[in-house]
Amino acid sequence: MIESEKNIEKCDYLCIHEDNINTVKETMPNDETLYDLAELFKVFGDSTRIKILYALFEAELCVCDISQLLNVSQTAVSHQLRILKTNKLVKFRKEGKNVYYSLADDHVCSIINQGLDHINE
Amino acid sequence: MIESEKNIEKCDYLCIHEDNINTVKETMPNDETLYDLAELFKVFGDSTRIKILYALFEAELCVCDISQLLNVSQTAVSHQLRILKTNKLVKFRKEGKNVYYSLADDHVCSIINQGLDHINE
DNA sequence: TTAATATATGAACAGATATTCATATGAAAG
DNA sequence: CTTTCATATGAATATCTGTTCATATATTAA
Repeated sequence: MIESEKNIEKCDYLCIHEDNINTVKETMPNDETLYDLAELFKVFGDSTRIKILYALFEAELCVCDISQLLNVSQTAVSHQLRILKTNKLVKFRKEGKNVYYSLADDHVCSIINQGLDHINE
Repeated sequence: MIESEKNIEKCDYLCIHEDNINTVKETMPNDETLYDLAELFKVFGDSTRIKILYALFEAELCVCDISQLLNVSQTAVSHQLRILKTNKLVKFRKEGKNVYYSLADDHVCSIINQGLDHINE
């Protein structure tokens, strides 16, 4: 028996609260859902992306607008927009040479606003 | 003049939508707030931490409980709890050798539930 | 006091990630 | 059709992050 197993076994007998654990196990979403959830929040967890999303609260913007507004290179903005697109947080429409991005739906606003509430307390 | 500056200047004259940019600039929170916001979401953006938080939806749990429940080493759980503590997402109380953790406030639930809503659409 | 146990913490390492650079694509203008 | 411009993308790099390992701390029991 390796050391780590020994520790877990000790713990089993002495400090585990079985009732609590079983209750929680029953109500927790499955691993995949929680993984996806973490992936979603990871997308919000970068200041460039948050700035892009917040910028799109007010208006539809093209890549160049965003780049200048945030003072971030066009390339970096494009890369981040791709991530936002992949995660269905923004949508876009093409018009000539420009591509206009906007928020995909209201969830984006509400998630960000919830976060702001937490910060401003 | 270096290449990148030339590009920005071209862009200034040709594709920037001044009105949109000004509107957005007025309503955007300051950089520090947006940075903090990203930091907050970064904390939610890890599956181990999300699992810990979700586990605490149902019940107060000690480190050992969490470790067994999630099948993650005690050390890893401790490290992640520290991050959650630092960001005021969990609180704790000591009782003998055990330390019991629970959610710091309702924001945590609502942020996570908002995220779940987005995923399940 | 000493041993056992629950939790915490620092250092190290491996894997992930954001930006930059160079370049490609695609649309409009000349 | 060639040039210009807006955007996209792949590769490279530097930084960040999560886990593990070893060990420290603190509490209880013997």
